[in-house]
Amino acid sequence: MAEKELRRNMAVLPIGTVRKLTDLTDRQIRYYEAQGLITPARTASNQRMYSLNDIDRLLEIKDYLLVGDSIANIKRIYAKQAQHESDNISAHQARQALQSEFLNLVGFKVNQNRKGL
DNA sequence: CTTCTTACA
DNA sequence: TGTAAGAA
Repeated sequence: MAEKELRRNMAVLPIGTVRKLTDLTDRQIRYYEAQGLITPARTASNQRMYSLNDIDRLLEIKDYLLVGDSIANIKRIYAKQAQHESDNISAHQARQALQSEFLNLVGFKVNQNRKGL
């Protein structure tokens, strides 16, 4: 389930492809980046490389703009979204820590004493 | 040929 | 946002 996200985040598309896929101009795509709405990767030759998630975000941005939302507003939306993301990660880490403690308490040895299985 | 940056009659 | 110029 995490491998799929990893692939979605792989930057493999040049701006030309993104332009065709989103119907946005290069100018707009670069402008939104300048505004911090997207952060495409860069190749060794400084070429921007976009991921499938970048495409989705650009399409989303286009919709927000169409409905009349401002760049500043969209920026805040993604800022809070990132906040919730990190909150979820913390919750996940907390759960793992608790499970780890639990296993030790009960006496299980993960990755140890596997011969009996 | 495609993309990058910078600048503006 | 568009577009031109020069470099990469």
